[in-house]
Amino acid sequence: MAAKRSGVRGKRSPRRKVSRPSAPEPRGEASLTLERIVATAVTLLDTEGIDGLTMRRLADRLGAGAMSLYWHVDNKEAVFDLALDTVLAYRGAPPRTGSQDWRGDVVHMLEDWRASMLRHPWSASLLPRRALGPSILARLELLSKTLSSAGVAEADLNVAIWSLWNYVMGATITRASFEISDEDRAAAQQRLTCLSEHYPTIERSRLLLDDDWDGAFRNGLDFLLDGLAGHTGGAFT
Amino acid sequence: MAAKRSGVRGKRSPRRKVSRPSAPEPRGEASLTLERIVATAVTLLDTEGIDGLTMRRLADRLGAGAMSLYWHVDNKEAVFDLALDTVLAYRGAPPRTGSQDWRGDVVHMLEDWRASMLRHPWSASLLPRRALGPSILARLELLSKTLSSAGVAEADLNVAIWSLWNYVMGATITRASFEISDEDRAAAQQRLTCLSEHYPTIERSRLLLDDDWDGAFRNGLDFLLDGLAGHTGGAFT
DNA sequence: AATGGCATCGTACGCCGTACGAGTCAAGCG
DNA sequence: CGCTTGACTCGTACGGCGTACGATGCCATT
Repeated sequence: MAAKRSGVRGKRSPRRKVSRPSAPEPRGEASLTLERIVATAVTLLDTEGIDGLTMRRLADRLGAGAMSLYWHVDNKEAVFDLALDTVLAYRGAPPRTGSQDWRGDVVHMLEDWRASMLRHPWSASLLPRRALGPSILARLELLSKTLSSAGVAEADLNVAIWSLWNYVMGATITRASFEISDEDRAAAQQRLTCLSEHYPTIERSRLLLDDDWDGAFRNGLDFLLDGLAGHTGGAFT
Repeated sequence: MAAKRSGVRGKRSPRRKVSRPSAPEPRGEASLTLERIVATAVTLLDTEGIDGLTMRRLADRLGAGAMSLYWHVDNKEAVFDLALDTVLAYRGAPPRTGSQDWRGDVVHMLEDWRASMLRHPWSASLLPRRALGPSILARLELLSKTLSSAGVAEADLNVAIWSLWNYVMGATITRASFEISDEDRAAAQQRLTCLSEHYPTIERSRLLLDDDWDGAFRNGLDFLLDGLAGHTGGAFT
């Protein structure tokens, strides 16, 4: 009923790849590893897009038979989960605990989050269907720790976290969807101006044509932080 | 190269279903229509989820052969596009143009948007991979018209729209992903408390366990609007 | 030399999207 | 009236997918 967690193998027995005591990797081709599988899956997703990831293709790139993957992984879903979690892991240093620049820390963490996802646009389309993985939880934990030690009251913490979270997610997914869809700027513009009679305000504001996405992201984030600061009584100033 | 727009048929010739002048629908079973196809696709998605929609299954429910669908529709992608756009259409009345309650209007529009999507959680997982359809554009147009006549300066309009948009999208997608993933609250709680040693702050704040999603959405939205009001010099008060 | 578990893989099954072309039927026209 | 034409339906088939199943190789231990 409930989905199996982690999915790195549970079907029959053997927890995982026991380290062979002697003669570690003498093979001509490197042997199949969960790490290799996930890494290859990520580059395959990067280059071929989300539909380009196939168990057979993935195995080919690894120089293995398709069914060999299933020793290390429960099913294709698990490959997606692992690739997503890998890509979403936070690799930076956590903000210094004594930092006075809470707001800068938060902005940095959220911009890093967005950048990590935009480096792999397929992650945006994978995210909506999955439960929270460890990388996401770790980032949420970091965020809430930072906010908490910035003086946000316990009662406001959840709303603050969810607000920031939602904003980042929405901005990133929207941005990534432009990255993914294969129509180029010219086609989009043509389509827009063709239909601009129906959408005059959008057309006039050039909403979809300007492309300072990073700046817009930062500006909106600042507004949200301003609003939060106003309510929580002056943290983040 | 560029994806075909609309996808309701373009392969060979005939624009669409010409209305037969006489003897309109004498068949025992109703004949195949784009409207019927899309409506059935939506209920199929609602009941079976995103993987439950299959051209063969869809045709079955319509009492037709699988290949008959392709007369009305370019391919499966087009079915998804049409179902999504149907579900995302705004059916309410536009806010009265003379309204003094801009902020209330905006909140109402965005809550309606969120509700429309949550009624069909699959829409959240479909959205990240598609370009902007007419329903989305119409909602963006409505939003920007409202903001514009609320006195938001032209220069701030885009950032305001994107901020609100991103927030709503993120909140909705996040919420829908909880709806979609098949693990129930008990499993989630168990998983969380099992790992709570790694995520103490999250655990303490009960971030994922409280479930006043609607209230949290509204609160965060208010913060964002506060921040926007502060910058745009007092609209939305 | 025999055993037993880890790891790999070939084959096969059922399902998918859809290309192709044949079939049906009514309207239009000589 | 017979014929053509075009709108619409669908049966068959093809290549590709995820993966269940069981055979096989390999190595450490006994």
